Amino acid sequence: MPGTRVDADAHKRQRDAQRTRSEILDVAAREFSNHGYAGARVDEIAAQMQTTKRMIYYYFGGKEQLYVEVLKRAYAGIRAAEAELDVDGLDPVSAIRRLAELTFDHHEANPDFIRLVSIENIHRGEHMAKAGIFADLNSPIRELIARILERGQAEGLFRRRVDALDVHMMISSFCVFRVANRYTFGAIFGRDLADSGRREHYRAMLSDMVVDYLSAAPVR
Amino acid sequence: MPGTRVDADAHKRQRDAQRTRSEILDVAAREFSNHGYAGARVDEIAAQMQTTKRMIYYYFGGKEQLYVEVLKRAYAGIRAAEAELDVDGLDPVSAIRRLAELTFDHHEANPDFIRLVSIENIHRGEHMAKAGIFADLNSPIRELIARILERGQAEGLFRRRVDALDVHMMISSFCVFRVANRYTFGAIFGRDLADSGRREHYRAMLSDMVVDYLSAAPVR
Amino acid sequence: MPGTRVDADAHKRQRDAQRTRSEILDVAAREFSNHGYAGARVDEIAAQMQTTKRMIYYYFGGKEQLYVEVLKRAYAGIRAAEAELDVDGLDPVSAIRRLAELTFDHHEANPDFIRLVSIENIHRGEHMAKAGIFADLNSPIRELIARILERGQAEGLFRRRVDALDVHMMISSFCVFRVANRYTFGAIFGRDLADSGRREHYRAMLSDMVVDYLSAAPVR
Amino acid sequence: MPGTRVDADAHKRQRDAQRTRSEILDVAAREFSNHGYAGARVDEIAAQMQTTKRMIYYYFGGKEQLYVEVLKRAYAGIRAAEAELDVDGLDPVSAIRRLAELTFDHHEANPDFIRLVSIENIHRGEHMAKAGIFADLNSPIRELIARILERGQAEGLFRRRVDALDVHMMISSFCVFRVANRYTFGAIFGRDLADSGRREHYRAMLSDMVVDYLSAAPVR
DNA sequence: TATGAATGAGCTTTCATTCAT
DNA sequence: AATGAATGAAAGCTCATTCAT
Repeated sequence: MPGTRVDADAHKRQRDAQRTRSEILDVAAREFSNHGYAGARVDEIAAQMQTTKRMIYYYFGGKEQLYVEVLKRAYAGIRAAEAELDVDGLDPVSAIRRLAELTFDHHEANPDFIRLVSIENIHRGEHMAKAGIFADLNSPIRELIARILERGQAEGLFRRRVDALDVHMMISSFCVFRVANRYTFGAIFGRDLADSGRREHYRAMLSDMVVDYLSAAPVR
Repeated sequence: MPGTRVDADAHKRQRDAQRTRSEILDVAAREFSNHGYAGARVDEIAAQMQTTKRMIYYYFGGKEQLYVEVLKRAYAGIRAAEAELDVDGLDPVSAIRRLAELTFDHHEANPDFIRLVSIENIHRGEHMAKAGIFADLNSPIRELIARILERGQAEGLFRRRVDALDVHMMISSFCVFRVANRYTFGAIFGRDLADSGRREHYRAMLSDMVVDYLSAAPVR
Repeated sequence: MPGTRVDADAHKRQRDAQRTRSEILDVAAREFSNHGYAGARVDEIAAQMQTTKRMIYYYFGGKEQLYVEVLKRAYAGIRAAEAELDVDGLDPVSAIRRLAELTFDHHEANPDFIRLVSIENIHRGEHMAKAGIFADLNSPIRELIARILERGQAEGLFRRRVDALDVHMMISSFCVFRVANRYTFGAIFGRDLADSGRREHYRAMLSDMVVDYLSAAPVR
Repeated sequence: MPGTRVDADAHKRQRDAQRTRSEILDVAAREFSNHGYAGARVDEIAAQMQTTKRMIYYYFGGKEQLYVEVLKRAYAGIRAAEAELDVDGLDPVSAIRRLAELTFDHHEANPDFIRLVSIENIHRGEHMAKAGIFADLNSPIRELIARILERGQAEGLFRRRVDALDVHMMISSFCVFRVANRYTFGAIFGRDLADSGRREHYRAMLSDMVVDYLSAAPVR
């Protein structure tokens, strides 16, 4: 049937286009991550593919839109990782540790994402606004942490009353710093924070840090 | 005496040159901090001064050398701040709090420095080598923390055996994240970490966090 | 009968094609008129329609051919307007006035045509040859004017012996300038020649101008 | 004296720059005039000189600013021509003829100017606004015409009461049309309005036209 | 020591057009 | 007959840098 044939072709073409788009995003993520927004070269992204530079404009419209798409996808990645987290069966302390470890592992595995976030902060988040990445005041991760904290407080394990977002910030700052600032830290103190031999040490340290803080009696 | 006259002129000229150099560094620090290395514009730096763009090349040789000098001076600043820290008269817990607060305050007061550090990490620290900012394995801050920890452990206050650099990293990660990542964090969660109304909260939280961690008994 | 069916379909298809063609020409006329030949965008023409850009190439072959067709149709329009003019029942002076007014009104109503003519003149008329718009030495309008002049001269009303084409040029220059040059004239002298409040004034002025010229005794 | 030497050099350099600027304007005027704003190529302008394209941006900032400067200079030219006109010693009729002839001659000699004006009108005068070529409500030419008309009316030569700007428009429309629309007019009617053999004819016709109009008794 | 003028190289982007069915 | 996807070529423009004194 010709109709079916045409449909099949159209479908195949669209899938190819989708894959090309996705490949461009992969390469672009690396390029932006490595050189920053201004330092990234559209030419270079094209050169690292079989497509021409022209296609980048065809698919994305321009350098900025491409960057915004890269950013969007990067955030979608961590959101997906967080969504998979299931701590309902765990006791509060283990749940917190699990959460911290997930964040730690995700950041460990995605240094490009961390770099992109740094870059976006250099630009004061101006592209996130354009990207329509709006505040998600009741984000899943926040809710998740809030539930763990409630349980922990109810069970008398977490004696310090702590805000869920502050816990998230505490975890993130540690994980982000280790990856994002490894170069300057290494240059100054001669210690590579992201060295694989130190991974378990820092992974445990993070959990301890959070649990200790939550568990401690607020003296003042 | 003519000789003296010439000397005076030469001296004055040199002082002017020194001031011009310093002014260029001020403006350049702001420009690099705001737009990243590649995004910074030599033209823009010149436009924000009374000197012409030509002078930047005259004094520094090029964009990269200028950036390196900016970086050098930024690190010299925090080193100076740390050098002023005197905690010998304080008990270990107060000493740690004082250290954490000093770092917190310095980062709060110098967001441009934080941004420069982020930028340098984006570039994998490649310019720090050129800047001659080498690893100082026995850095003053490390020694300082080590002494506090020793005293705290000796007095039985710090039950957890923690490495001095890890404490420094713990403090830095919190302080840096709050300033460096405020834009993306704010965009996603609708909370401005660097809002002045939240400063005291985070300042106290940091100290508590560190003290709790150091004080806790290492369960496992 | 299947044959009839096919014929009907073919007919319908052809009529649709004709309408699509015509729509493209409408949009293209506006686009070329507004931005000039080089400034017109094939993309923009397509965007202002339901058909895709590809159709423009399908129907017309290219940007230049499209422009040529637009030009052709524009000239066909004024030729049609002139063909409708009937001044046989009028006295020579009234006939001339009627002619002047018709030209005035047509130009007033079709600024896009005037603009297209300006554009074509910018390009030194190179597309008119391609459009097959050749000189018609005995054009209807010329003949019409010639007849009016003859009658006027015979009746002693038009004392000046004037060439028909020169009368046409005299009328056209006034009508065209008022519409075509309104922007620069307005910018310099602060008067909008095409303001509706001034229309009657200029309409009368044109007729007076022509009649005065034709009626005057050639002194030298 | 070194000081003098430096000054001389600086002066020479500046004069060279001025000449380069002026040459660019010459070439650009031709390019814009020939191809319109969008059709003009910055590359082409550069290619027609010993300077590189880069210099055009150095001197003028961009294509649009260059175009605006071209336009400014073109208008300065006709303003200068008008300023030289001296009709105080002439009787009103001769004065009007002289004025008409001056306009005629200037347009005849500067077809590029006419073309630029056409182009600017295609763009609805948007660049004149940016250029700050504002309305000169009491322009010298308007005043000049007004004075001639007053004298002519006082002497009973000009029986028709006509507005000075309308006279200017009447003259301009004729002169402009002859030059600007010669190509389309020629293509349609087979007569080259700007043919040198017809120059005197049209030059006289214009004057007659204007004088006849001013002299005629307004019947209605 | 100090500097205004100039510039090569390369950047992002646009545009009319054709490919492939 | 009809069309969505793709693209080569070139456009305007920018940037760090050097020339020439």
